[in-house]
Amino acid sequence: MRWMNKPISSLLHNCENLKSLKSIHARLLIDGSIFFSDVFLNKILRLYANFGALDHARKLFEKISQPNSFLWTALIHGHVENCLYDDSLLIFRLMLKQSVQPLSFTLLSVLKASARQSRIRDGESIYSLVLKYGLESDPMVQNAVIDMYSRCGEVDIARQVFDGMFGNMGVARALFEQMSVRDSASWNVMVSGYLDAGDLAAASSLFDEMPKQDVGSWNVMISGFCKAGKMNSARELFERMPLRNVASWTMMVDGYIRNGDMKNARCIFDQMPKRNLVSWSTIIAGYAKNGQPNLALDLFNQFKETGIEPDETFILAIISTCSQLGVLDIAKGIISEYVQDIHLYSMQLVTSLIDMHAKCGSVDEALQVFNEASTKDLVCYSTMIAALANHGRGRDAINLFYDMLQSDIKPDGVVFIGVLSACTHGGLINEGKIVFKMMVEDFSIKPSERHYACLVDLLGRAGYLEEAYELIQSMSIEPHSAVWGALLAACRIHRNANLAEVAARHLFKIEPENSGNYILLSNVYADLERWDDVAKVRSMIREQKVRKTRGSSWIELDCVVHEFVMGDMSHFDSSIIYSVLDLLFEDVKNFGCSIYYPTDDAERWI
DNA sequence: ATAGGGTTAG
Repeated sequence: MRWMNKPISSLLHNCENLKSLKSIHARLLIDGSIFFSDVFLNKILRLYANFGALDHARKLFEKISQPNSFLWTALIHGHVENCLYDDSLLIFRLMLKQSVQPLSFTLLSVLKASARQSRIRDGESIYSLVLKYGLESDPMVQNAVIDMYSRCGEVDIARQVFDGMFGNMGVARALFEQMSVRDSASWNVMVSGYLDAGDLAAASSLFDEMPKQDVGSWNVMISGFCKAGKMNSARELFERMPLRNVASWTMMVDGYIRNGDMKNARCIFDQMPKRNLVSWSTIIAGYAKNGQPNLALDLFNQFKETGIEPDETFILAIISTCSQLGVLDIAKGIISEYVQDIHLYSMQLVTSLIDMHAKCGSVDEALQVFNEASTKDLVCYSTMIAALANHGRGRDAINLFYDMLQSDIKPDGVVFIGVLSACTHGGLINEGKIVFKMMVEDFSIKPSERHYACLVDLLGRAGYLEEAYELIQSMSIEPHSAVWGALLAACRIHRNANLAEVAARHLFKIEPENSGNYILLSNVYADLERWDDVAKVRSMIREQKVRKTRGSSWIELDCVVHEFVMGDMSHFDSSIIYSVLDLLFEDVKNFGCSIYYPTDDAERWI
C-alpha cells in the first residue's frame, strides 16, 4: 500500500495554510491511521507549528503512542520558533524523563530557548547533555552554546550568580578557538557576542580578522553599532558595505528609531529598494513608540495596499498603536480581520489585547481576555494590574498582585510601578508603603526613579508633603524631574508654597524649557493670592524663552481619527464644531459652573 | 549567523 503515500506527501508539501492542513489531517484520520508514518506525523507537526497552531500540534502529539526523537524534536522546535520558550523546555524535560535520547538538533532548539530567556541554569544543564552525548564537536551546537553564553552575558544577575564562570566572552572565545571547523556563522556569532557585551573594539578587530566577510557579517556589525546608539558608525559601515540586503536597510531604520530619530528612519525607509513585512512593522512600531501613532496608522493604511499578508508580530505592533490612540473601532476591525481564536496566539499578543481594551476604556473586556488566557506570565499580570490601577480599581489590582505571587511568579520593578500606582489611585496609603518596603526588602529590587516618583505622588496626594520631601532627600539615586514634578503637583493640591518653591527650583534646573513647571508654581501662588509672585514667575517664563508645549486631542469616528490642536481651524467641519462647542459652553455656564475658555493667548494660562 | 513584537509614574 506504499503507493498511497505519494499523494499525501505532495498534499502536505503544497499545504499553505492552517485550514487546508486541518482538512488534510481530518482526511487522514478518516482514511485510517495506517498511513500515519512517522514521517507524515512529523511533517504535520511541523506544519501546525509553522502556522502557529501549537495546541493542534500538541493534541496530535499526545495521540502518538511512542513518539521517537524526531517527533519530540519537531514539537520542541515548533514551540521555540513560536517563542513559547518555557513550554519548549517543559516538553524537553518530559522527553528526557521518558528516556528518549535527544538529537543534536533538539539540544540546539532548547539551547536557543534558554538563551532567549537568559536561563543560564537551563543552558548549563543542556550543555552538560551536549558533552554527555558527545555532540560538542558539532559546529552548529557550538555556535548555539556560544550564542547562549553571550546572550546570557547581558544579564547582570546571571553574571553575579556564576561569578564570571559563565556569561563572559572569555568562555565563548575559548570555545571558539577550540572549534575544529569555523564557518562564517561561527565568526559572526563571536562578533555579535562581543557587540552584545558592549565590547565594540573587540568586535571590530575580530571583524577585520575574518577570512571572508559576507552580508551577515556586515549586518551583525551594523546591528551592534545601532544597538549601542552609535548611528554615525553604523551609517558609515552601511555606506561602505559592498552588498546590502533588506535586513541591512531595515536595521538602519530600526537603529534610527531606537535613537528617536524618526526623520532619518523615514528617510532610509523611503529609499529602500525593497520592503518586506519586517520593514513595514519596524517603521509602524517606530512611529507608535515615538509618540506618533497617527503616522503609524497612516502607514498601516499604505501597507494594506501592498497586499502583504501580516503576521502576528505585525498585528501586535498595530494593536499597540491602537492602544496609544485609544481607537477601539479600528482595533476591533483589525482583530476581527486577523485574530480569530486568541488561544492560537502568543502570550504577547494576548497581553497587547488586554492593554488595548484597557486603554480604549474597557477594563471589563480586558479582564475577560485576561481570564480567558490559559497561561499568564509576569508581563501579562503587570499589564492587567496597571489596567486596573488606571481605572481606579486599586483594591482589585493589589489582590491580583497577590494572586500573581501565589502562582509563584517573581515580580520585577515594572509590576511594582503598577501596584504602587494602584495604591495611589485607590488612596491606599499604608498598602503603598508596605508594597514599597516589600519590593526592597523581600525581593531585593532597587527602587528606580519611577518607583520614588510613585511613592512621592502617593504621599504627596494624601497630604504627607514633609514625608514625601524626606523620602526624596533619602534617595540613593539623584532625583530627576518626575520625582520633583510629583512633589510640585502635590504642593499645588495642598497649597504649600514653601515646598513648591523647593521642588520648582530643582525642576527649573533640570528642565528649564518645560512650561508646565512654571505654570504649576504660578498656580500655587495664584491659589494663595500672591499676585506679585505670580508676576515673577511670568517674567521668568519670558526670560527663559520657555517652549510652549502644544497639546492635542483626537477622536475616532467611523474608523477615521480626527486630531485637533488649540485654536484649530483646519478641520473640514470646523465652523460646525465650534458652534456646537459654544452651545456646550453656554449650557455649562447656565448650570452655574465657571469655565476656562481656551484661547491662543498663553498669558491666559496663568 | 544578521532585521520587526507585549507591561512602566504625573
